[in-house]
Formats: sequence, C-alpha cells, structure tokens
Amino acid sequence: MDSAAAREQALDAAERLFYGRGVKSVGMDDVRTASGVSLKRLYQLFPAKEQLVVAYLERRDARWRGQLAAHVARQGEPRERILAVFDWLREWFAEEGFRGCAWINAYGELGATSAAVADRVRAHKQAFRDYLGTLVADAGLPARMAGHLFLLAEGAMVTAGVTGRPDPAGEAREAARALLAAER
Amino acid sequence: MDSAAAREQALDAAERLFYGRGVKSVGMDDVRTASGVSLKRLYQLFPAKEQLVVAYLERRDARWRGQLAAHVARQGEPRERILAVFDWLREWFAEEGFRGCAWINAYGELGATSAAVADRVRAHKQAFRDYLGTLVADAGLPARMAGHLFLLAEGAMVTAGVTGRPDPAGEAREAARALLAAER
DNA sequence: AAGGTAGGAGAACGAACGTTCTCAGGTCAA
DNA sequence: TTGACCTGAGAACGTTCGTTCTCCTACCTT
Repeated sequence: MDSAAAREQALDAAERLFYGRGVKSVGMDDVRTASGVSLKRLYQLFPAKEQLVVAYLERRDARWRGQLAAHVARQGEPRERILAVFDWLREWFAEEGFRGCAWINAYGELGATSAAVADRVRAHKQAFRDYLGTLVADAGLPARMAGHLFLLAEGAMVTAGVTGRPDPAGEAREAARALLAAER
Repeated sequence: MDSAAAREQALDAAERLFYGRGVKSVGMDDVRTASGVSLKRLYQLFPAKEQLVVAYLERRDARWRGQLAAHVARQGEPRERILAVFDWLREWFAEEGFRGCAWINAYGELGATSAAVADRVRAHKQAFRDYLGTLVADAGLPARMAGHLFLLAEGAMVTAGVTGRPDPAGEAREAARALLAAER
C-alpha cells in the first residue's frame, strides 16, 4: 500500500470515528485498528494527532461543500437554488449516523485548546456563508439576506444534531421562504 | 464552611473552568485548586465528575433563562418582547469571556459519550424553545414562528461563539423583524 | 547470496486524569 | 480524658492516551 492510499484509509477511519464519537474519545490506537494503518505510518503521515484532526476537517469540508453545490446546481431558478440548500440539509440530517455538524462539534470540543482546529472551523463556516452570498447575489437579493439564511442553516444544524431529528431543515426552509417572499 | 457553601463554591469554580476551557480540559484537581474545596468534599458532593458537569449545566440553565426572562419582561408590547430576546443575546455575546453557548459546546464535547449531559442539553434547548412559544402565543402569532425564531437564535449563538463577535445577534434580530413583519 | 532499508506489530514510556486512600489533626459526646 | 467521627492535604492507584522505540520480517539492490 503506497502512502497516498494509506493516507486515505487513515482519513476514512479517522472521519468515521471522530465524527461518530468525538475527537477526544478516539485514540490514535483506535484509528490504527479501524484503518489498518500502522502507528508508525500514521505518525509519518500526520506527525501529531492535531494534524490528523485538521486533515479530517479539511477533507470533509471539501466534500461537504462539493455535495451541497452539486445538489443546488440542479435547480435552475435562483430562488429555488436558495431553497435547495435547505432540502439538502434535510437529506443530510436524515442520513444514518448523522450526529450534528462536524465543525460545530469540533469547535465545542477543541476550539478552546487548539488554534489550528478553531481556524479550520472558522474557515469552513466562512466558506459556507460566502457560498450563500453568491446564491443571494445571483438572485438579485440584498446582501444582508445571506447572513439571515446562514443563521437559519446554522440553527437547523445545531438543532438537528441535538435532537437527532431532521425536522429543523423543514422549519428553516419555511422561514427562508418567508424571508424571500418578504423581499419580492 | 458548610456543605451548601462548599457546593456553591465548587460550582462557581467548575462553571468558570468548564465554560472557559471545555469540560474535558479541566481536571477535578483544577476544580479543587480553583474552588478551595478539597477533593474529598468534592466527591462527597458530586460522586463523579459527570454529576458535577450536570449540576453546572442545571444551575447555569436556571440563571440563563431567568436573566433572559427578566430582560424580556421589561418590554410591554408582545412583539417588542420577542425582539428583546435578540437584544439580550447581543448583550450576552458581548460579555467578557463569552465563548459560545455552554450547552452546544457541552453537547459537542460530551453528547456522544454521556447520556446525562446530552439529556441536560436537550432539556435546556427545549425549555428555551418553549419559552419562545409563549412569547409567540402572547403576540397572537402562529405557533410555527417559535421554531423559526428559535433557529435564528441558535444560529446566532453558534456563529457568535465561533467568530467571537456579537454581530450575529443583530443579524438575527433583523431577520426576526422581517419574519414578524411578514405576519402582520 | 549478502546486506541494507522500510514497514508492521505491538511493547514501552511518560504524562494526565478520575478516583480512592492514608495520615494527621480537630471536634464533640459521654 | 477518651474515643468515634469528620475534614483537609495530598500521596497513591489504575487507566487511558499520545508518542516513541524495539524487534522482526520482507523486499530491493548489487
């Protein structure tokens, strides 16, 4: 197995474990066992656990935003594209094993002690917010709408995570629709 | 020092430390040192760390909701009372040492491993949501508004916590006002 | 074939931490 | 006074975990 494959396998296992149980509850040994990548290799690829955590957040960020954008792109109307964000959230919330937003959870766990993790969380949230900004601009809506939609989405993620139910996505969609309607 | 005083002192220190650095980064020994309550006494009052965490969340919940309700009660108009929730959030976000919502953070840290903590978080969020429900009902607004306002507030808490800025309270207030206006 | 290098398995190390124990002193009842 | 009990200070214990080290095997080069 070459380095690139080992890296992917390690990240696959790390993501599954970190997301499912929280970062601090997962030891490097758990990652070794789940991935089949030896400790030696693990520490070659990621010289410290923190770097594995950062890599996990970065890879997940790219995939998360890619999937969201792909889903949204299937809608033609600018306002429909905005509402599609919330439809995608509902699909995500309903996934088997959904346990809330990985970045919000990581921030609660490590934000106070790891600057690198806190930075990754902020970067992810900023990127999501900027993305909403482009959707809002494409719809010819005032820029402030992006912030409002962002807060609804974040609230839905937190609430779905804590309650374990996907309903908040529908509520957020409803609220978003009301906000859009008010701008017409 | 009697038991009740020791309990308060322990909880004061625990709250300061847990909230400021996260629960897992704080040892029982740190609580002992910061509170001046001996380990023996600490374990008499709270037979395990988890119970100290639960007690911290419960006491903070009572105070948090009490302060919010007191602030809101100063407003006479039902719709003003709803907006006052977001004004209070802004004050909270701007406080020295604000580090996000204690319950969201605790959930990210312990939700996956401690059922007792997860329960306290759900109870707190449910109580807050119910409270918004009473404000919405008093204003003669449709019940679904409570869910929308709740999501805005949760989104603001998360975002203020991650960014360290109080602005999300203002954005959420703006969005709430737009939602209220749409119902007139 | 010989020797060198990389990798895997897992033991080992050192620190942190939750929890319990020891010991010395103080208090109060009889 | 005596003795039972409580308390505080902090040592001690057992576990977990991040990280490093040891040892052995397999493969590549010459």
